[in-house]
Amino acid sequence: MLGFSYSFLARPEIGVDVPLSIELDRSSPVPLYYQLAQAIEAAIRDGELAPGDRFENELALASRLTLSRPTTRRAIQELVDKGLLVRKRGVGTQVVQNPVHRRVELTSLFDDLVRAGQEPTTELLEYHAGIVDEQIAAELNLAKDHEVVTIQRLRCANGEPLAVMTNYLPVELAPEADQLEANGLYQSLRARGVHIRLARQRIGAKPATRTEARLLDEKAGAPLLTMSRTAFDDSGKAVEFGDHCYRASRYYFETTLVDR
Amino acid sequence: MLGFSYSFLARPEIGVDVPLSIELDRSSPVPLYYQLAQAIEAAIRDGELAPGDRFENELALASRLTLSRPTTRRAIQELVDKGLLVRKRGVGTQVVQNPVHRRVELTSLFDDLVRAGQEPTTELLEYHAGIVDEQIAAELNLAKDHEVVTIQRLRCANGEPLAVMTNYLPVELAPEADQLEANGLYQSLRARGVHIRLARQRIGAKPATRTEARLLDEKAGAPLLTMSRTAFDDSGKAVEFGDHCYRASRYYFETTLVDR
DNA sequence: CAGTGGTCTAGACCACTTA
DNA sequence: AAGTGGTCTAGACCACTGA
Repeated sequence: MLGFSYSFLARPEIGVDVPLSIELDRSSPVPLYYQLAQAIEAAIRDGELAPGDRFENELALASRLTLSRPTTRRAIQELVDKGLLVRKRGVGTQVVQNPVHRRVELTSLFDDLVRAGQEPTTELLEYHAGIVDEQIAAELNLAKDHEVVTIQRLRCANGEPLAVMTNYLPVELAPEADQLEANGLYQSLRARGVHIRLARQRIGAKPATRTEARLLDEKAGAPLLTMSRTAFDDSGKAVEFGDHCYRASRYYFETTLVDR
Repeated sequence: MLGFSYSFLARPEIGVDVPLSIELDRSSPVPLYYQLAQAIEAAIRDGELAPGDRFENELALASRLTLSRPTTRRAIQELVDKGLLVRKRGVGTQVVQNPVHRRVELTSLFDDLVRAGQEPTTELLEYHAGIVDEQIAAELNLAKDHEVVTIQRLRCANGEPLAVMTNYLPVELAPEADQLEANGLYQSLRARGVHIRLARQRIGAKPATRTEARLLDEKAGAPLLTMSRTAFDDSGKAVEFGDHCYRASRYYFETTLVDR
């Protein structure tokens, strides 16, 4: 099924606002607000809209693209939430100064590395089912005698160790060891029809234990960045609890906060 | 100016959905979607809506409260973004399992401690203006010879050191030392008409230097949680860059991630 | 099939800023 | 006073889910 697209070209206007050339495909299943947000984001990242530039106001943009105001507004709001635009009532919308980094997202370290072009590998250190710590059962909202699979993996990139990851899953959801090694945890869960929609993370630091130090090629007591995460599926049920330790010298988290 | 309010009481219905009793004040300046979101959030936190409960669908809720669907929808969306509700198309809306912690927000450590009922104190260790590192000037989007105020403070709670905070501000925005000590950085900026709207944070870990160790009552090389942040005002201009070190034993960050 | 959320339109009125 | 974003309404059609 091929969509056809409307094209709106930049008009050679004289004015403060930069008119973007934006293409929308109205027959695409991709929502219009999303297409628009992507197009604006691309314009910012490509430098077509420079930091500090005033942005075309939403009514003008809407009428220029033959969109309704709410749809246009939603696209702009996406970028405000991402930290790319800033709005002030009665004034207008501007592009934020400074280059942007990516924000913390619901992805695995694996995805991050793939995106960065590195070649990540994973070694399965441990895989067993059994009764676990009461505190971990509580994180998963399980009875304390519910069987839980414990997985421990070592993530490396370019032959260098990056992180030790320990994950706990209710036995009925846990993927097989071989599938896990082939596809990673989140993809294995997706293949089982488990869609993770929400995660709560706690980020801290701690000294490496002797075991962690050995695995990560650090000295005992060296600083590690820790992240523990509880993930929930699309019915709000806790499906995974993870406890990850990253080498502080190789990893950090980025977040963008917006005051609303 | 006193508003009068409509009251919608729970009807003794037999059904899976729990009808909330929600009051909206239509003459209040507080937006209706926000009032509604607050009311639902309160119902969840008070246990009126239990984890896993099915939530009333948005059309029913809208007509019950005499609200339009978009307004109702926006309220629900706020809570989905906060990680309290989960929606699935064709199915419905449910309350997420597990108690919720707060998410990372645009607040200072000071605010956090006040909220937790602790009595925080701040000691100003350093305050001077001058030329700074080129990298820091770049974070603030300033020419490298622009004068910058460097502030270093030690934050304590209950007499115990918690964090060393180093902040850099363009000289024309920096508050006086005495105002800083009295009101904290962000409040001082607000008093000057600087409204921080956006922040980009990087969270990592590192070993304590000898100086940091002495200030924080830790050993040299002890793990510290680090956060560096660039803050932007409502015109998208960088107004502050901070480099903070927290004792790993006393502090962590929490985030909620939503997949959309 | 009925019920759910996801998207979209075409208006309206208001609050705030700047000049 | 003019221009901006913030809120709100009253519809519409669609896609997906489950019985």
